[in-house]
Amino acid sequence: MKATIRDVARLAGVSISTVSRVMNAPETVVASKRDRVLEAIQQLQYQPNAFARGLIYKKSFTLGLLIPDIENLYFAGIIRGMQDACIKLGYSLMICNTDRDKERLLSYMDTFREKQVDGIVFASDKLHPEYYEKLVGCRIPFVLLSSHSDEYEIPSIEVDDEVAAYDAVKFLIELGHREIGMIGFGHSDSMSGPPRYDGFVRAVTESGLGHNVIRVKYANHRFEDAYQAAHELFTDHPGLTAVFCVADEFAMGTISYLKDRNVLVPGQVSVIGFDNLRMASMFIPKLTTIAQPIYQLGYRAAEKLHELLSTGSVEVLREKMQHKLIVRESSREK
Amino acid sequence: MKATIRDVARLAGVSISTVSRVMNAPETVVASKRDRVLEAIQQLQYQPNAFARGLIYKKSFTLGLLIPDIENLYFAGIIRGMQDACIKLGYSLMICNTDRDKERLLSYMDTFREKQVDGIVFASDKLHPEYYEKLVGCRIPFVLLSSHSDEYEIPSIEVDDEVAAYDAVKFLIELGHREIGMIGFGHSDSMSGPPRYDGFVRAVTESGLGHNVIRVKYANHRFEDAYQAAHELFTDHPGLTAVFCVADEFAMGTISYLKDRNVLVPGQVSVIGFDNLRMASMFIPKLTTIAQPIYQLGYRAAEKLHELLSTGSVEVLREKMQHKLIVRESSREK
DNA sequence: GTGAAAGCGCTAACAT
DNA sequence: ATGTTAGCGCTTTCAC
Repeated sequence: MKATIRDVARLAGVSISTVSRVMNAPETVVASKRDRVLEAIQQLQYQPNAFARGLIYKKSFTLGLLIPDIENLYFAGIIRGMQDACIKLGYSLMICNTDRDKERLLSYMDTFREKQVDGIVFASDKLHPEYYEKLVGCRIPFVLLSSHSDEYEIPSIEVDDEVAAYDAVKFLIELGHREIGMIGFGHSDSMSGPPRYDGFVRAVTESGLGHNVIRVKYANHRFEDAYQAAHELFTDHPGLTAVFCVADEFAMGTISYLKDRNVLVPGQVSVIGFDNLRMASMFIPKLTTIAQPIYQLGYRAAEKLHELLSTGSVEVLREKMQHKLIVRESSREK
Repeated sequence: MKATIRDVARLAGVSISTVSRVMNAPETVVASKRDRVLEAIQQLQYQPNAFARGLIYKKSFTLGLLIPDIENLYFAGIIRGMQDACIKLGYSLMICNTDRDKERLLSYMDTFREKQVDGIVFASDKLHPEYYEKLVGCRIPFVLLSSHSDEYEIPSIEVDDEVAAYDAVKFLIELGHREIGMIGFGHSDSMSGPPRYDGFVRAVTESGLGHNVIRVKYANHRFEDAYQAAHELFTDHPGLTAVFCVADEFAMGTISYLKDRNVLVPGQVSVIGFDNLRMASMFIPKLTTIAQPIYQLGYRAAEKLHELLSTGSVEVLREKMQHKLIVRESSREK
């Protein structure tokens, strides 16, 4: 059996409260006993039982993370950031990948409740009222990551999607492109879909290129879909010289399609992505893209959640982080 | 406060033991009371406290997963498989990304112990004696994934790296290539490094192409390293017409390097990868590769761990899964 | 079939 | 400064 506090107490010849004290308030116990206890702990390889502690503290020192797609590099970066913050703040992390499945998401929330996670980071997905109800029903504090809520007062952290998209398209325009398409997220399930589209529209109309507003196709998060969307886009609008993709995956899918059609990127068509995934600089051609501070987003989300948990509220409710244009090889002057 | 079993009992007008019974052995309580209890549970949104349960069962119904690099798509696939198996088997999953940091790995093991995970899947890293000692010291059962141990009797599951590498190189040879290089994993920290090198050597010598045996450079898991390794490889051996990369990331890094040098793939040089990551079919050119059953590997690992946990042993200790050659665009006849 | 009570490992309030 | 004890929420004997 694993050693318990009682075993340690016995071996050190003290009471269990003394053992407990050396763990939680070492300065309140005399050095001689403290050392004996420490010695016993060492010897027995004793580690307190998180169940027993949790029962008392009513805290698990564990944070939950809900992501829609673990195979998307974007979330890998989020995880790394959040994990580092968790280590710093003394939390464990429970990562749940919903695969964009509603039932699974709901069931993970149950798990979180049962395991008594202290708080949840809800990433990227749209916070449907049903999710919201459940979350508040569970009374687990949560923050939104790469998402936000207009209806409810929920702490969130993300990039300014509208401005970021605007910057991307503006860049294309400044390169001299006038026939610009876009491959976006469908608006129904995505929080960043609409603002990125808005940014596209603003940039394009502002420059008198409003005819591009309808040159938009939607894809479903993965490059295979983007490949298909690119096919539709170029079938409907063969004259495009540039396309704004709302995700690097989409950019890769689009370029892949173009390549299969023997269209040169950036020779004939410029493509700009979004995210700046690790793969963006490995792809051929290397992707011009709008970088999100992915790692920092994850890190900040954990910090923000911690703030919410420890103070009961949050200094800035809807927080934005900076994006940045990164010019590589997939774009060129018209 | 969250509802407890006592609240449910009170509302249903029964004792707490009855409530407990409807949850764990419903057939032992009469229908009328059972319904009242169920009703109360519903109404209070009651969910048992995992801490209290854990204290009694001495089980957390949670599995731990240790991976070296969450930003490697390989592990994303592993996670998906393992997660699905966990759902089927009734476990939660605690994923810890070590970033190949020894201290971090050790500290995660402590966390696992404290949180009383029932078992651990240790993925891909070499099981150093120090890790082994710690794991057995913690008395937490574990299985090795994409790894194995020769010294210890530890359940493991992986692909046959030697044969897989052999098949890859053999394919290159059958394509007519005679000047073949390799970009491998350094042998010190990797379990699959040596056998994949052995497979390369066997294929090459068997066909009288033993002079290639020294045409090998090593890289450190990421494509940036492979890019550099490719540079060294082609600097030392400019006549190469094919290269075997022990990871798709390496293949991408190699192709990226070649592209920067205006060397055509597969026109001038054929490249074969290993893993068949999701990105392999998105890259340009699409990667010819040795596919690992990544998802199934993760799934099987969880099943195997479950087997170990529930029966105390495992039917086949060192298990192998099938790999498969997938021919796409990065290879061509010489 | 059902309830009372002990106890899982720990912390904290209370005694000493 | 240290020990004794109640109790966190649950399961599981043991009576009835």
